[in-house]
This record gives sequence, C-alpha cells and structure tokens, in this order.
Amino acid sequence: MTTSLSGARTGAARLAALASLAADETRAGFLLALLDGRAWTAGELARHAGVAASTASEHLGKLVAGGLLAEERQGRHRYVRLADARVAQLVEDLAAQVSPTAAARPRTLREAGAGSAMARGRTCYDHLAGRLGIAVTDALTGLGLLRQDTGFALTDEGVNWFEGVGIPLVRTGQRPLARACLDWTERRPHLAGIAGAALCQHALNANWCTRIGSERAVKVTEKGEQALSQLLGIQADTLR
Amino acid sequence: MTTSLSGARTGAARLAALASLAADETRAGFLLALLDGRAWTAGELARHAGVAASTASEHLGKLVAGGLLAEERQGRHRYVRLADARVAQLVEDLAAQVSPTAAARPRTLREAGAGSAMARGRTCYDHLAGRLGIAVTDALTGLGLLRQDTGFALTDEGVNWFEGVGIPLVRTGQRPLARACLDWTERRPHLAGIAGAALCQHALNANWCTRIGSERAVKVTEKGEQALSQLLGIQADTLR
DNA sequence: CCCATCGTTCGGCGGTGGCCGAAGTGTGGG
DNA sequence: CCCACACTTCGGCCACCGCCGAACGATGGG
Repeated sequence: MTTSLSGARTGAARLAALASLAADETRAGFLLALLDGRAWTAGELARHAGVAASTASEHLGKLVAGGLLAEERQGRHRYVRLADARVAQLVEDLAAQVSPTAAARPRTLREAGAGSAMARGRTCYDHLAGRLGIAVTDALTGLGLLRQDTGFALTDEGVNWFEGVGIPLVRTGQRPLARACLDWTERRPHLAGIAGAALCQHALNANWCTRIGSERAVKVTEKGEQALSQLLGIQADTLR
Repeated sequence: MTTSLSGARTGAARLAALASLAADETRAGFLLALLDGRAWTAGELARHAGVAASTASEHLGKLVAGGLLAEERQGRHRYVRLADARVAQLVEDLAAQVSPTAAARPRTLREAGAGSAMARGRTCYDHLAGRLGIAVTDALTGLGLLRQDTGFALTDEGVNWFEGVGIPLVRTGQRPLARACLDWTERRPHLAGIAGAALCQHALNANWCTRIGSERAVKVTEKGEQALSQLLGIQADTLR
C-alpha cells in the first residue's frame, strides 16, 4: 500500500509527501542521474549512488509509488526513468535553485574533463543543454525565430523554420511548444518543451551529435557543425 | 551555523537539503500560506498550522536559513514572507504537481464558501489567479496581446497595451516579462512574471479588486468590472 | 539442469528530526 | 515600573526513516 500524493489529504500533507521523495540524498541522486532522460536499471543507480542494491530497491519503490518514476520490467532488469516531462521540469527547477552561481569546481582532472564535456553540450531530459543548448537558443533568438524579450515563445517564422528543416512539431496534450529551461552551468535559459525535444531528437537521429559514453554529455559531429552553421549560422568554434 | 544549500556539497545533497525544507507538513503549510505574497507573523503561522509557537519558531529558522523565506523584525514581531519570485514559483510548481485533478472537495459549507471565493479570484504570490486570473489571461490572448500557442509571451501589441493602460513594465534582473503559472483549481495557465505582477498591483491600487478578509481571495469591485469590460472585453458575469 | 545475476523482502540498528512544555529574552503598553 | 505578549532556547521524548546483510525469488545463459 502506498500513500498517494493526491489522496484525501490536505495540500500541505501532499506537498510534504512530494518533497519527501526528493529530500533524501540517495533519491535526489537518482533523480539527477535520470535527468539525462534515459532509463537506468536499479543496479546502475545503486552503484551510481554507492548504496546496497536492497537500499536502492526500496528507494525506487517510493519514487515509483509517488509517481515521479515510471518503470518497465524487462526480464530480470527493472528499468526506471522519469515519469514524464512534467516531473523532469520539476527536478530541473529544483536543481537550478540549488546552484545559484557556478557549481562547485571540479577537483580532479578526470572530473574536470567530464565537467568540461558536460559544459560543452549535454541533454537535459529530452532537450539540448550546456553551451550547445545555449548556442542554439541564442541563434534562434537572433534570427527572429524565438522571442525571449517578452516571455518565451516561437515566432511564426520559428514554427516555419522547424517545418522547413523537417522537424515536425506535434502538439501533445498540455505541454507547451516552447518553454525556457534554466541551465545550471550557463545560468541562462535554453529551449525546452515540444520544440526543444523535437530538435534534440532530430539532432541525435540526423547524427548532428552523439552521446559520449554512457553519460549525459553529447559531442557535436562534423556533420552537425555544418548543419548548425548552415541552418542557424552558428560558428563551429563556439561549440568547442 | 547553518548547512547552506549551495555549499561545498554534491548536487544530490544540495537538492535533498532543499527538498527537506518542504518535506515537513508543518513547513509545507507555511509555504502554501505564504503563497499569498504577504508577510505573516510567526504566531499567525503557528496558529494556522496548529503547532506550538516554539515549534513554529524552529521551522521558520530553517526556512530562513535555507533561503526560502525572508524575515523582517518589527518590535516584538517577526514577519516572514517568501524570499523572492523564484521561490514563489518553485512552491507553485510543487503545489501544482500534487493537485493533478480538481482538489479535494470542500466538506463543510464554510469551506465551500471560502473555496468558491478562492476559485473566483485570488492572488498567487504577486499575480492574479483563479477564474479572475484565467479570464484576464484568456482575454489578453483573444485580443492578440498574449500568445500561448507557441510558448508564452506578450506580443508587441501586448506591451503597448500595458503602456497604454498606464501599467509600467519595469524589467528587473532575470525575471521574465511574461510567464505561465499553472492554476491549481482551473488547471490552466495564467499570466505571471513581471507583467502579471504589475497587472495585479495595478488592479489592487486602482481598486479594481480588493482582498477579502485576511485570506488570499480577492473580489472584483464594480469599478473593476467596468475597467475589465472596457479594456479587455471581459463580461462581468464571467467573474461571478 | 545448474548457476550466475538481478532484484526484493525482512529484521535490526542507529541517527535524525519534529514535537512539546518550561524557562528565558526582549518589546511595548498601561 | 510592572505586566502582557511575541518569540526563542533548551531538554527530553518518541517516531520515523535510511542503511545494511542475509535470505529468498526470478530470470536467462551455458
């Protein structure tokens, strides 16, 4: 039995129950790891967080019961991922709140390398972030395809641009077409929402960029540099 | 000494520390109460939550230390309010997440009365919400002053409208001019951000609406009905 | 069929944290 | 000057929760 977040309780109790899910360092680590948008196995998360498998199993049970994670059983593996874009946005927002300035500097060379790759480009749930995400967002804004001065929305030219490039924007449910996501290395908004997700998916499908290892970081390919330069006027060296 | 949220700790630890602040039912109640944007005294919050003054004092200490609340001492009173619009948005987002459909139905007549007044119109931190907020947002959208189809942003005509009505939009720091806030009774986005706050302040200053009692609920005055009808074409009976 | 691997359940341990009442501090009013 | 009031600090109590290891169940490969 699980104490649902939306049951017959006061708003304060439900809010506290939701926050409790993220109020544990191990579970918070799970959520941040899952921000890459992919599905992880229980074991991977346990090792990532440095806890016993049994501990991780209990945590995952709570997160799933609370609606933050979706799970998919495949054979003897339990894959989990963030339940939906709404949850991802919430985790993003929480994460952004606790990194007010530049995040803690990396200590070791290895971390510095990984950090710099992450800073260059990465996925943030289902859209592009890091300098790559910023560069794309800025380019769209500079070309009048996206307007950020009075809010955050695509212009009509912007919608046409997506169609022209061959990136379909399928409006699903309540999710906004364009939305700002605050980057926690660059401290600037970048494109999220349906358009951000579609662009990221296209970039990966069309081989504009590829994932580095098993982490969130992505690397822009030569083909990607050409495409971004031609379509958005982004200088290749901006991304290095 | 306080364990800062942005100290030299891992991201997961900082996220967990932030979430811990809202992970207690009493503190969550404080945050929700403070969503009305006003400053409360420690005693008011203690009575509101039904805990001893000493307990409330400790909770307030944590929330202030964690940066979620700002405090102001006046004589023997300790006034607290949400630290800034960023924190307010975070609490809003969390609250919206835990009320997936219509909130629990009111049980008593008194609650039903208060609930319906709240549903008609209320403040959400510094902007208008409830049916009033929705009506204004929809009217702005219908008149082409606000566009929600490709994101959420004022149009140029929208910016001019604010100037014309005599509501100055002063851009401060990073805060967006317009932003969507998801209403948790109507389940629809309404205008927040600088424009939403300016509009709400103007509505209260110009006596378009007044606060009911000491709660978040607001009531549209006759003058307000005329103004909203004339400026935005909102039918008076929409607001009743 | 056996075994390695992945995950779950259970019992027990220890720390954390929320709660209260009582006592203490400071403020303002009579 | 004294008292009422708002808040804070302290000590103690209790519940909850995260952690682990060990045992158990399930899956898939050899």
